[in-house]
Amino acid sequence: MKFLDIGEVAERSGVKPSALRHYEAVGLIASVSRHGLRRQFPPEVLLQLALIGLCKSAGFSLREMTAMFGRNGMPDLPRETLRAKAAEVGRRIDELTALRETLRHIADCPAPSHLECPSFRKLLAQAGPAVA
Amino acid sequence: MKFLDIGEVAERSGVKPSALRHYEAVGLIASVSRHGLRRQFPPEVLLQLALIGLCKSAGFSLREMTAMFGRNGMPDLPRETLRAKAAEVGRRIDELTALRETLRHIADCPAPSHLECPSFRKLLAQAGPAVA
DNA sequence: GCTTGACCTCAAGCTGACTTGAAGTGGCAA
DNA sequence: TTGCCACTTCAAGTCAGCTTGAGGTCAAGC
Repeated sequence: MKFLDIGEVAERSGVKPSALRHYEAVGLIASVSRHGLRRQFPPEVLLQLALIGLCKSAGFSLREMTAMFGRNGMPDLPRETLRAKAAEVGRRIDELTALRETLRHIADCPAPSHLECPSFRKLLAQAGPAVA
Repeated sequence: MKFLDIGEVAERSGVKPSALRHYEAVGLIASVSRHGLRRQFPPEVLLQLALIGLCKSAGFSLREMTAMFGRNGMPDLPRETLRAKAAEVGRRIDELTALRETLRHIADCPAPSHLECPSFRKLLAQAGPAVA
């Protein structure tokens, strides 16, 4: 089994060593051993980091991620909860879709004030019921 | 023209007064006048706040939002840049879609270690080329 | 054996986005 | 005209998520 130095993990994942140490400190990833003082990471950590990157972009906190797929690899959470998280991501996808259309609209619509443009308002209204 | 007190804006938008003052301080929204000491917001601010909420969930910083649709209402940015932002949101949508499928997979796949499951890896690989 | 350089720890610092607290203001109803 | 209470300012505090710096370690190559 070939393990990875923190520097190698950093290079391959694009996550800085300081961030990796931080992730380990909060229990989001784990090194399997030490070589001298140096942490040795299993190759799977690269997959985990990819997943962590996705979750970050979905707005999950490190704490939530730790709960979702703890330090050891995988889910600590009941299937129901995971499906709920998936649904949450689904809602965020809908929001972002509305935002993307809104941005395209702003880019294309020649109206002076977008706030008065009906199609603009409609786009925002799609985003959530909280919008007047 | 009927203007809104900060408390009313807060109640209707779900954004706390302190956050609204903060947004005004950084130039993301603007009050039109004062009634005594009290800020008076135009009703459009509710639309702006909806948009701000979307952008937050897309991961844009307040600074970026200020650049995108300044204090006065709308875009300070060339159309090209706005379209680029829309594309950026599009990429994030793709990531989140991959994440949603991944979460569903974790919830459903009975394999003991997801990191070794080929379909799990495939999902992560969809998320970005940075993944091994 | 010595140097080098990539790692280590731990504490402190930083950024973004607010929140909190203390002390003050002023419109409005009684 | 008094008092209430929702507002005001400003400075300081908080939280997440890292980053930085000082000082130390140690495996490997010369």
